[in-house]
Amino acid sequence: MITSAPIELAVSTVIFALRPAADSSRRTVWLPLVRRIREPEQGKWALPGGPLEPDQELSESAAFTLNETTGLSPSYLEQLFAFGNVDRSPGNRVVSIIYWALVREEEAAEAVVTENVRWFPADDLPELAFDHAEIVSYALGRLRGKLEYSNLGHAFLGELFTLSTLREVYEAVLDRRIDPANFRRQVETSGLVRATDQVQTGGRHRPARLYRFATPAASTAPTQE
Amino acid sequence: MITSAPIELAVSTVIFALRPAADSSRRTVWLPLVRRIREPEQGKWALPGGPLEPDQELSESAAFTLNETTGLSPSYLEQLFAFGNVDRSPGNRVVSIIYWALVREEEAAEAVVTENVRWFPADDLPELAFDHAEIVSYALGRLRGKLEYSNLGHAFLGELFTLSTLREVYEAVLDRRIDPANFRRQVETSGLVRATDQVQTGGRHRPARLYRFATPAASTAPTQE
DNA sequence: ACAAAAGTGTTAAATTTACACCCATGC
DNA sequence: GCATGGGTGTAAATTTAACACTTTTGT
Repeated sequence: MITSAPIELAVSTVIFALRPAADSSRRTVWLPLVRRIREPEQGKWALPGGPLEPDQELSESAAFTLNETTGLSPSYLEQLFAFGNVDRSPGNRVVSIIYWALVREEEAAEAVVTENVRWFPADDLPELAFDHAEIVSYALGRLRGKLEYSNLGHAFLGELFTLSTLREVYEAVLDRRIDPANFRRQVETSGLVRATDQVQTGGRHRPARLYRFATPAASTAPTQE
Repeated sequence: MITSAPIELAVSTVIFALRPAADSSRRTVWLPLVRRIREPEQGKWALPGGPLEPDQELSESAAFTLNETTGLSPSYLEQLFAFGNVDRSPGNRVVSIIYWALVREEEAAEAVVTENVRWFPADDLPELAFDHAEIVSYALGRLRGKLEYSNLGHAFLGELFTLSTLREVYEAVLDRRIDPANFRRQVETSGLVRATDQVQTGGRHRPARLYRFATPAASTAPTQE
């Protein structure tokens, strides 16, 4: 048997943010991609990532690439899956450990758009390199699934938020309308959020009470599940 | 910066089977462990596994080790998580991709018990090497979680089975009693199983109708979720 | 006053849970 | 006959879902 090249180990990240849809109606799920500047698959769009350094934690590697790509820190970061099919990349054998992350939109992000980094709506992606389309699809499923039984919404929101805002997050991610009255009751019953004594004025309507999450944040590792 | 040893990539598997409890009352979850015969952690029990070969699929590697350890083929095999903390193994950096598997008990298995391979009840494990205790705990959680929304029970049963047998699988995995009448209705409503026109006689009671799963089996990859 | 979103109330439908009770077989 | 698990019936409790209605602000 011939000694072959060692297996390469890479870490890539699916980064989600909420942004106004193209028709600026309401917010939808977007993600940043980088254009490949070398073979294989040169010119195609791909998930941001890179090789794992020997002294770097897996999640560190994911967070590093994320910051490099978007200038942001993840407000949520979790491992998704290890993709390692022998034929997934022409040439060397590459095993990619994929993370998925959520970031708060705020403002800054816009600046980082360059020739080779661009944000796309999750439901309207270009052709992707390697098996990255499959990966994104899987990550979206995980995002939707996890939203329903965790305080994942936290990652898209600030410290304080109204129940309307929280509902908009759910509607964006799940891509369907939710009854405001029932949503309110479900969230209140769940114990995930706590009402504050503050309200948000400024709309041409009754001020909305502000809430905060009862628990600090969601996790990154299998430890707490 | 000094060039350091390449990161090692290993695949290990948490293998679950149902076996009669020590007091032979009813079935519970068991798993096989191998004793480490070299440093580090020599003498401790660990999950079966080994390094990934360059031309070997991840799931192949897992299935191979599984067969080597138990003489069985997995009836279910799915990737669990990639554990890769820098300090999880003294010495080299090792990233382990962990699979979890279910096997049907049947008979054969007994033979494979050797000095360095032994089955343990999942709720009464010895001290494990590395972070394997955490891994097993996570795998158990996944097994329980997944049982409720998939035809995972298939993996523990043969082609035909009675609803009582299926219920015993659920009771063993979830470790709680389930009302037979309600279980029957839930399973029938779910569409996961289909009644056959055969019954199983032999008990000192009314014969039980035999069922089969409506869908062939559960998956291995993220593709279908 | 009016529009609009915040927030409450009410009811029907669907699902879950508990448990009584009949059925068909082996002994 | 009788014990045993197979299988059906029934009703209360809980959860989900749909939607009418009241409240409070900005203009």
